[in-house]
Amino acid sequence: MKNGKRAYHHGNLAESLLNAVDDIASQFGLEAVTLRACAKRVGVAPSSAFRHYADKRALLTAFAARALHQLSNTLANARSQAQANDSDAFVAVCMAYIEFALEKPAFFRAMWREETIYTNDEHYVAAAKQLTAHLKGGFAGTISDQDPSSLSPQELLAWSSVHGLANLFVEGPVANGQSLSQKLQVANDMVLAMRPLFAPQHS
Amino acid sequence: MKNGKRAYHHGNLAESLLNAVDDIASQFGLEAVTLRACAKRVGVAPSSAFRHYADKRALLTAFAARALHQLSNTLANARSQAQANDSDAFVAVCMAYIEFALEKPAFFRAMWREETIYTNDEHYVAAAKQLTAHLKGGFAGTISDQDPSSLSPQELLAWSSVHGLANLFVEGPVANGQSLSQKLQVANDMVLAMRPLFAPQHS
DNA sequence: TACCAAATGTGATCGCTGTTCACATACAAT
DNA sequence: ATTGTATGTGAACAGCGATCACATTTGGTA
Repeated sequence: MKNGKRAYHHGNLAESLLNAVDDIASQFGLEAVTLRACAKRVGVAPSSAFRHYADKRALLTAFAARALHQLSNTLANARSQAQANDSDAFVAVCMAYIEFALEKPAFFRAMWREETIYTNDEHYVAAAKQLTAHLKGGFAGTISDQDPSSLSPQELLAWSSVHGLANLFVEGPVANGQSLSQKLQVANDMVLAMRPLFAPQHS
Repeated sequence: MKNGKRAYHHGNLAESLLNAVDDIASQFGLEAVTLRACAKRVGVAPSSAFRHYADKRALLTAFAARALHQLSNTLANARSQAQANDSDAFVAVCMAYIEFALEKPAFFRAMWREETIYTNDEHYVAAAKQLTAHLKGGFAGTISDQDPSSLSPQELLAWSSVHGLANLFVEGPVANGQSLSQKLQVANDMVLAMRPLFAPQHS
């Protein structure tokens, strides 16, 4: 793309803008994500963004959907790897959820911002459904599950607790000055504390 | 204040601005909270706000601290009332946490916004410490606790799960279209699911 | 090949935002 | 009464999201 760079038409602006959001959010935080900054980073005029997204919120919605997919994939990989290793897949999925939030806090924040996202956007809804389906199915299939079409209280407890701890880490006062490995230790202890509530995986 | 309204000096602008944040956030959401809107609501020039708060973030920080105190008080009341009624205080405190988030979503959001708050502000830190201390002490003293100076894995599990469910309700896709009472039922089921993990209250 | 319609990018401009600063006014202590 | 300090004002600034008429490129069709 360096030599073949077109003077006028970018070619793939919609996705490039998403990448710009990604970069800026990772480096400077979500509040630093500005339409103008994204456009500048891509090398395009600010107004160009509106050819591909109705407004800033639509761009952030697309970014959130992308982040949700990443999280879904992360969880799926964690399960596969744990099952291949014969280790506790439930714990692995829980930890993967929390690790994702710690490693990509801006993504994690962006995913769950009702007020800066069009929560009815079809792609966003689809991404949220994909994640929910993962968790409905016995926490990614790591625990026994009678009804994969609904969230059982246990499944919801598992989701809520990892989601809540992730939030407390990222936004809140828990383990604030501590290192990543300390936080992971804290998380592991919490997950093990609830482990007895869940039947072993049915594989 | 109508007749005695002073032409120039407001008298208690700092707190009035906090009330304005409160009103606007409750009515129109946190994103609608604007310095200019707050000033207009109080009947004062926009620049006046800067005599009392260094910047917008400082104002939001003060508001967050206030909201944290409200939550602490809500939890304390729930415990007292449950203990007076001889009902399960642990469950009552858990439910009070979630109810607070459902009834005042803008407050709940404002409390935990690392990026729009000065998390090192002394009042904010004090408020967060107060809440944490509540929960460290055996979840407001509703469950047995060996070491009130640290969060045990169980205590953290309880906090994380109610915090996480509150977030999933307020920001996320869980029980989205459902009524308040349905959500409370879902919450209650989740809390009961983890109840067996906790020793009875020591009173 | 020549042409034209649709898609994509631009620059100027708008209203709103947070913030600053010189200035105006009120209060409190002497 | 005077004076110093606290508090409120109005005009200004740059940066933001957004709009719109216009410029350029692309891709299909004749």
